Amino acid sequence: MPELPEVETVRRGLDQSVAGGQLHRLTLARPDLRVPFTPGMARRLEGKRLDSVGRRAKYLLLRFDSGDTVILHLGMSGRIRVGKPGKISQEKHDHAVFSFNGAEMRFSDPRRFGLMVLAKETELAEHPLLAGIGPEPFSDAFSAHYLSEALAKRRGPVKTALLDQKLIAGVGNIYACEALFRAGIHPETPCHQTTEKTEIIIASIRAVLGEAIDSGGSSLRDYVQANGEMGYFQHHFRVYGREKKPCITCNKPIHAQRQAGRSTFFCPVCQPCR
DNA sequence: AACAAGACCTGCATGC
DNA sequence: TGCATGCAGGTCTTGT
Repeated sequence: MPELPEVETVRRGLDQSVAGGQLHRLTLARPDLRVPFTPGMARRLEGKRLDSVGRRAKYLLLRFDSGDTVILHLGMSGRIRVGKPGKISQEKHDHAVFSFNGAEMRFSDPRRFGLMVLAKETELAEHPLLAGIGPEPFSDAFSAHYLSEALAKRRGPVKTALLDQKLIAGVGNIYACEALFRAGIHPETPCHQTTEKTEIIIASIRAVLGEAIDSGGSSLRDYVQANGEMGYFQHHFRVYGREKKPCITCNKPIHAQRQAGRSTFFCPVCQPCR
């Protein structure tokens, strides 16, 4: 479900609504997410203040004043809702309820691809979930030089590479398709043939992610912002989910195909091979 | 090392 | 109406 823009939107919502508050209770409805989160871990956090909410790739980082950090991933179907205690509807797949004074935050995830784990702030950088992740797309480290070197080593299709979190953090299926459309690059182009185009690839990724964040993310099935509002970037998709619909640039039909088990959408005219 | 495919789950839309 | 099928924002593991 959520890619970088959705996670970042949720992060901003949480940083405004619950950060700074003291966690007085953490209730676990069912611990069997991808990784178990134990009652002992919950007790360790109770009474602590949530200092800030950060993000790395698609992971939310809930930093507590005790030096503990909850690493939270929304998986495909995860949602976080915040509201006044008792005012948020309970849902079947609510896995964790964070109770603050005056605010309650519920983490639900029907498919349970998401996770919550506890880590020491000082060990975050080396944490197995985070250690191998590539540069954030808006960081200086995500440079034309870096990307050229990385793409030159690969033979596989460029679209699949953009989904690799080791190469770049936070891009998922929707925004990989959208970025390549903006760059005018066919998704099957072998990586090593795109090394001259890294400037436009980077600019396209930043543009689409930035616009999506400004729109509060994309709401398809599950995703809503922490305050319950919908994102609306889905109305700005140029290729994703638009199979057989006219390309907004050339009017020819958008194609769909599978790449590495994921749906890819592109315009064969505006995104020629190479 | 890079890559593809399968596995992990539930819910929903579609078609018979 | 019911049932089977396929698909969905992700990532981890396995095998080539």
